[in-house]
Amino acid sequence: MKTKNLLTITDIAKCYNNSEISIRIVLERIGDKWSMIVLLLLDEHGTIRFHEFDKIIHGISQKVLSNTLKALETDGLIDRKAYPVVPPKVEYTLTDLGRGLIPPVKTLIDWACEHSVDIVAARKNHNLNQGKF
Amino acid sequence: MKTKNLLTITDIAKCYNNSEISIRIVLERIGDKWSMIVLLLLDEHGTIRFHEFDKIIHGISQKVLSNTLKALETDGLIDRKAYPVVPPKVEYTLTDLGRGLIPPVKTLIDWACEHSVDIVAARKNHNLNQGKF
DNA sequence: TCAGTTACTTACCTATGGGTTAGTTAGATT
DNA sequence: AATCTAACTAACCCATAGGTAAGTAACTGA
Repeated sequence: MKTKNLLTITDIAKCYNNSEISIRIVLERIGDKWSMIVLLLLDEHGTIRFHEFDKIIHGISQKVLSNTLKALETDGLIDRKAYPVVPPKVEYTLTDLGRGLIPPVKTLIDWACEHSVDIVAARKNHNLNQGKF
Repeated sequence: MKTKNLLTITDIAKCYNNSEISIRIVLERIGDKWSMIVLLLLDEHGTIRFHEFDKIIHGISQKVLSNTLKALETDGLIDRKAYPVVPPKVEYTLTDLGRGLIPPVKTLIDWACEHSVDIVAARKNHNLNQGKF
C-alpha cells in the first residue's frame, strides 16, 4: 500500500514558522465562553468597569467574569487600572496586543453571522436523516 | 451618576444583522480542542481517512476523534464517505461550508503564530510581578 | 483456523469550566 | 450607628470535555 505523505499539524504550523503550541495557546485563551465577547465589548467601548460588564454581558456570573478578566490580563490582552477610592473603581481597556486580536476575531464573527444559519440547517437536516425529532 | 450608553453583546451582534446566537454557535463548534486542527488538516490534504487522522494528530484519542468528526459532520462542515468494503474505508473531506471557514480560521492562526510569543511573555512577566516562580 | 485490518463503540474516570449564593472590605453618606 | 457601594473572593456543586483501555464487526489472506 502506498502511504500518502501526510502533513501533521506540526508541519502545518511550521509553514507558519511556529509550533503547534502557538495555535493551542490562543485557542485555549479565547476559545472559552466569554473571552471573545469581553474583547469585542472593550473594542466597542474603549473602557469598561467591572459592574458594567456584569450588566451588559447577559448571563455571566461575577466569578467567571472575574476569572476571565484576570486571565486576559495575565496574558497581556487587557489592562486593569484600579483607582484607590472607596467604593473601588476599576477600569479595563484593551492593550495593543489585545487590540491586534480584534480583526481576526471579527473576521471569524463575520463568518459566524453569515453562516450560522447554514450550520443550524445542516444540523436539523442531519437529525432528520437520523430519524431524530 | 451619569450612566454610559452601553452596548450589549446583542447590540453588537445586531450590527452584524444577526443575534449573539450566531457567535455562540460557531464558538461552541470550533472552540474545542481539536475541531480547528481537523479542519486545517482537511484543507491541506483534501481527503483523510480515520486512522490517518489518528496518526497525524498527536495526542487525540480515537473516541474524541470520532466525536469531533461526528460533530463537524452534523454541522455540515465536513463530509463523510464510507465505502462498503472490509476492512472498512471511510474518507473525510471539507464541504463548501467547511471550506469557507478556513480563511477566517487561518487569519486567527496567523495572528496566533505571530503573537503567541507576546502572550507567553506577558504571562511570564505577570507571574514575576505577582512573585510567582 | 486464526491473525490482521479499519473504523469505530463502550465503560469508566478525572479535571475543569462555569454556575449559585453569600461574604468581605472600607470609606462615604444619612 | 447603620447603610450603601463596587469589586471582588470563597465555598460549594454539577455537567461535560476529554483521556484510557478494551471490545466489536466482518471480511481477507496465510
